[in-house]
Amino acid sequence: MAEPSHVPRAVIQRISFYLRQLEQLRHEGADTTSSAQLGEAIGASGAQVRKDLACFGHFGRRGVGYEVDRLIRILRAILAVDREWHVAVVGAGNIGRALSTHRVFYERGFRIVAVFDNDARKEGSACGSFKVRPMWDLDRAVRELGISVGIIAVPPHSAQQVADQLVAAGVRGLLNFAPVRVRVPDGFEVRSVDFAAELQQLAFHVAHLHNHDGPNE
Amino acid sequence: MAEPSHVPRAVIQRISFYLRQLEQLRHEGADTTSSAQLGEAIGASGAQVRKDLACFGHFGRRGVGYEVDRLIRILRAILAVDREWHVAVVGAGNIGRALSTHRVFYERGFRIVAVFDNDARKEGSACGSFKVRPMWDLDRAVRELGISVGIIAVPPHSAQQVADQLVAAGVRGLLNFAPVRVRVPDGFEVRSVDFAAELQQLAFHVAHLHNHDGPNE
DNA sequence: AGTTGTGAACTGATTCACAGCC
DNA sequence: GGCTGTGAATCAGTTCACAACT
Repeated sequence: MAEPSHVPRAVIQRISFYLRQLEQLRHEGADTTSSAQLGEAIGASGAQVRKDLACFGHFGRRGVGYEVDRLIRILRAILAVDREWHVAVVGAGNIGRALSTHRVFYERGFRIVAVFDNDARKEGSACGSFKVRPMWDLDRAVRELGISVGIIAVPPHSAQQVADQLVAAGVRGLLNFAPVRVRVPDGFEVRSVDFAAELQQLAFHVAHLHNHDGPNE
Repeated sequence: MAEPSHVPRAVIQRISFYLRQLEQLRHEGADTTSSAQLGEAIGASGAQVRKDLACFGHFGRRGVGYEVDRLIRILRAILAVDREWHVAVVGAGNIGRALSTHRVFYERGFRIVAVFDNDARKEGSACGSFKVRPMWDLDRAVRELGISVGIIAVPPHSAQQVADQLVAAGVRGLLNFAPVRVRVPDGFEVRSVDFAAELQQLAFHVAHLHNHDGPNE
């Protein structure tokens, strides 16, 4: 697999969408596809698709297009989702619980193998098919279960602390659902999902942009 | 309020983060702040902050900085979160339920006023403080409750259909949690949050990027 | 002295256009 | 004829550097 010397973030995001679309196409029985078709499905141009793929190699046949199965295998390898990732969820509140039982993760190769919470009342209670573990068990669990990704689903004021604990335990990638910026040392990676920020951005666009037919403004 | 003739999406995203940080600063008792401080907190440069704000007007005082309270009011007006938005959640599964009871929305001016599901078994059951409503009640509820934002928390295969129903009912902005691209007509707005895609992108970065101290690669 | 506001320079990403191959 | 792969051109977004102001 060609080394990703430097690949823009936006490319990786789209690669992930291409993969989703390819799986859909395979489900529909397609053997082959084109950059134009693939782009159309995710809202990008054919040229964009080809440029994105060109970051990693030459996967198509001129005049023909891309073989769906092969491209799926290739993109899975690029995204490193051709293996199982063991994931810990920290925070057994509403979001933590919802994520713990979320099928989509399982289908894409992410196995949630442990749920943690430092609220003693929740400890030992069921969360999906798991018993909630106390935070002091984190280090051992990460080691023994081979956890390399952590999901932060705790209130904002303890998110950074939880991130620090995960990093200390050796978890390399964090997905943060708390509405704060979480910092991690070099060699670790965080991505954040901020529901409220998404809604605020939506509010802006709805309020200001393209007032299609309303009589006002 | 200066009209946002054309404002990049990235600017809006950051404005939303600035607002969050300003509220934190106010909570800590700060009266005034600087572009450098604000930028540092969200991982951007001072120049970036000033350029972003300059899209909308002149809000600072040279040599002094920005008045926290005033800037909060201004940014709230820009993002259009200086009013109450009435929100419907469609899908009373794990995610729908978690979102319906999510405090952060309430704190930021988004009021979830109805939860829908077309599964008859769920109809009438409690979801937070709401009774789940059947989908055929959507039009009336949107009208009577003044709903202008919809959250799609249904399985991927019915997401587009739900989006169409929401649009038909007059809901202008959609926040989609299903892992598919949802299309809406001009004059409507969708944003998508895709957990699995986030994890895939995380996997890529963890697997390929900066291997900080491991002996391999 | 300190900090904003902003044109100019730069960097990076997207689109264009077409040669190369099937 | 059709579609990929890619250099060149365009476009957008970010950083720089400094004048303007308190």
